[in-house]
Amino acid sequence: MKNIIKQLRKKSNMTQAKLAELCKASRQTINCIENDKYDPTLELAFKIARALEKNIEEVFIYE
Amino acid sequence: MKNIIKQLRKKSNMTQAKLAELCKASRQTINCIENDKYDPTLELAFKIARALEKNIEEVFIYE
DNA sequence: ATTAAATGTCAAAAGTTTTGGACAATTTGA
DNA sequence: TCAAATTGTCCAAAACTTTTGACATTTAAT
Repeated sequence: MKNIIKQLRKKSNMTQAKLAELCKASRQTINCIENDKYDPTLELAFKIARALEKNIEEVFIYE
Repeated sequence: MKNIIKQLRKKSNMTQAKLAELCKASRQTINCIENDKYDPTLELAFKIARALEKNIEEVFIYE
């Protein structure tokens, strides 16, 4: 699973900490997901997508 | 988190077992997700959506 | 009414994600 | 160049998802 969180986040001038705050997740979690350490739960994927004003499939790429 | 797996699955004339097989998941997992016992991981959500020929956001409704 | 298929459910174990705290490394900009 | 901000990383514990196997209940069809 790939994602373009980092790109979208920078486009929005947002730090990992800020994105984490918006998602009510920890900064470490955002960092791990951004760096493909593991995949988020569906709920967190929704929160991230919403914070970045995108659909899930615009943020996360499966296959 | 809501989902319309059951409706889509029936529309496709698919049993839980068949959907599970397509997703390479267990029947119980599909059953639990259908009945809102817990939310899937993002990866499984993708597999379910693909098996039902939908986007994730057409299958799962967040808020 | 009987059967088979499909669905619902339980419990225990294994696997995965998320967290907090802490600190190192890198980037940014004054 | 220095300090501050940001990012990367480690650990261990908590929380959550998934699996297997088993059995009960419901549904559908004959």
